[in-house]
Amino acid sequence: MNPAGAAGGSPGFKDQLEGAATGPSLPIARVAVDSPLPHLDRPFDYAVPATMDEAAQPGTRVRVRFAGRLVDGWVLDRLPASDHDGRLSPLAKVVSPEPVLVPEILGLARAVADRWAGTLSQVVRLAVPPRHARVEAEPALPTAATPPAPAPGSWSSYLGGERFLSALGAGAAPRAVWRALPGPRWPGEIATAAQAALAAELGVVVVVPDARDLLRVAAALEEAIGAECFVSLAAELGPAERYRRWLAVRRGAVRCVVGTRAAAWAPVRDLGLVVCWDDGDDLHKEPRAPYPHIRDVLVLRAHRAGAAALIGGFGPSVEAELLVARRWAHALGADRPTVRAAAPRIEVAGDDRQQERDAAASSARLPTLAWRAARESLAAGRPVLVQVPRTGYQPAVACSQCRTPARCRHCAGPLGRTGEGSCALACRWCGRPAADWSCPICSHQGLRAMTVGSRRTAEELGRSFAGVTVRTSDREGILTQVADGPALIVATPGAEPVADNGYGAVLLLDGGAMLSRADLRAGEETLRRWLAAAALGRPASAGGVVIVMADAGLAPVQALVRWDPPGFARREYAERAELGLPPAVRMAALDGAAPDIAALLAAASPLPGSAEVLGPVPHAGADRTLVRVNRAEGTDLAARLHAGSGVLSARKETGPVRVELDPLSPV
DNA sequence: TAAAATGCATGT
DNA sequence: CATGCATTTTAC
Repeated sequence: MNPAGAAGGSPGFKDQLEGAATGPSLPIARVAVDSPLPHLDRPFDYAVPATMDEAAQPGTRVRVRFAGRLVDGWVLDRLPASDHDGRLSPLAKVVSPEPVLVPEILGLARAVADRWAGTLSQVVRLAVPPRHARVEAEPALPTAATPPAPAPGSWSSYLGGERFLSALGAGAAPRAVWRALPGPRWPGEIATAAQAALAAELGVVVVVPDARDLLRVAAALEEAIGAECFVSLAAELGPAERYRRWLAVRRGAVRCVVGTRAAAWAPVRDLGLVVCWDDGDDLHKEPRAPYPHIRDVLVLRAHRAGAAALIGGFGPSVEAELLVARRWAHALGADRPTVRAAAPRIEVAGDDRQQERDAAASSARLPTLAWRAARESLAAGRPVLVQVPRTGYQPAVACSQCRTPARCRHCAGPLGRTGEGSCALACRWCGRPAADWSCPICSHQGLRAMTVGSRRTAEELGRSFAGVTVRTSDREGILTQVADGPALIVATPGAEPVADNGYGAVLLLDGGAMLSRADLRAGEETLRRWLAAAALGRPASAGGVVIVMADAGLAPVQALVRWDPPGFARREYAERAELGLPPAVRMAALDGAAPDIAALLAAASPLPGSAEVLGPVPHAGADRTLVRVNRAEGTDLAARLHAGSGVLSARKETGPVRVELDPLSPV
């Protein structure tokens, strides 16, 4: 049925002799086998039969006989000789001569595997899409033309913005943590930066968190450089179209890619610029092992390739701020008057704690300030955006007087009430009981579990504006854009539609619920969501106003009011450094059965000198242990854990332990 | 999942 | 202490 396959499957000794006689200069193929077992995460050498000499180039997919069965693999390299002293098996088959694992991506994949304690094959699966044979046989797409250098446009509003663009255009590699001005200009600004790199004959990779942002950037790119000069890579394209576009990039027909997570790995030629938009969005965290964060992948890629980097958002994530602090990148933003002119006016309502705590009460009695702002906007014919937290936040425990989140005295992990109905207060990281807690800020001893937000709250709110159109945008039904005109748009974070002429008012409801999540990143994440919603409001000069319902004394509220996200990120970083929390330290989360975790730690020892083992504590139906090391020893920790899981998987005695470095929320 | 390595009972 | 057979380990 498949004569080629049959011949390739059993080439026999004669073929090998012939191969040696006709003299391929590199008769050995170094192969990575596609196996998730950590102890097989190393190259294996195979003899290249003469018939495959031409096709089995580095980067191609192959099939090899491995431990008796046929498995998939990748040719990493061709060598004149092997250092393996046993007998070599021949390659069974070259699946396709297309060299899909290009050297730059192979090196990046290895580096990512090493940093996140994963295997090469796990990372290659993230990086290289599945083959589609029919698409591969299609004629090549036409090569896109090089666009002319762009005009700076709104980049002139940023201090050093034109300098950044001209450096890109000169083929240099500037690296910036970019604070975008509020408003809808950022997709165009990304397109301009991409155009500058393309004009210098360099490749560009742009990664955005979701499909809606992808549409916005794609529209801006189409306007700037034309549809034929870039491809967009999205999950919902389907395997054939996805592989078609990816191949056009691999073959050099197109040198600019925009997409969600997977686009970070696109094999563009002569990479000159990587862009990560809104790197604080947790959609950038890869959900498949070894769970790398796309911001970090892009940073690593830019660093290795000597490419420029643009890490942007309305505010820097704490991790991005660290890139500035460590001088890897410089801060790129506008001066204060420019920022203030572009942002709406921000006001705080809901300082009344009793009212704010009770979600039902706050919906029934919207603070007068918020109610009036909405009324005025509607009267002026402008839509109003109402942001409400999603339901289902983990209740955290905080001081009932000043609402400082309760933290463990020993490891600074968050406190919680573990077990069903149990009142035992304990640390969610190290498990130590914390019965005698008192607030470090106000010395108060009372604790309360914070309430959760509710979408119903916002729907009730709509009723108090009789006669006004109320539309909702959330996960179930997402709106992309709304026309100008009086309407109430109730949206959950991340689902806010853009208004054609900006919102007259933006109401940020129930900040307390978002801020009191049992999550290290609650403050940072709340500010990020507020900024994203507030950036959709009209500038203050055009009457735009934002009303935030939260305690005015809280740091994220202050940062929003002053529109100073970098200040918040710096302060947040300093605080985490003090407490020994990421990203000031590096952490690994080990999930599984407690004895298996203990076995892994034993097999991984000696751990780096600074390692601290916290736990195990119950977590999501299993046990979780955290390992914390200083940043310098992060790679070492990953290597030890990888080696340890290799030992265990070879022994086959223990159950699986999930290893995740830099977990988003270590709780 | 095929071959090699190891374990182990058995008969001398 | 060879030998044959079963089980475990390795993996090119």
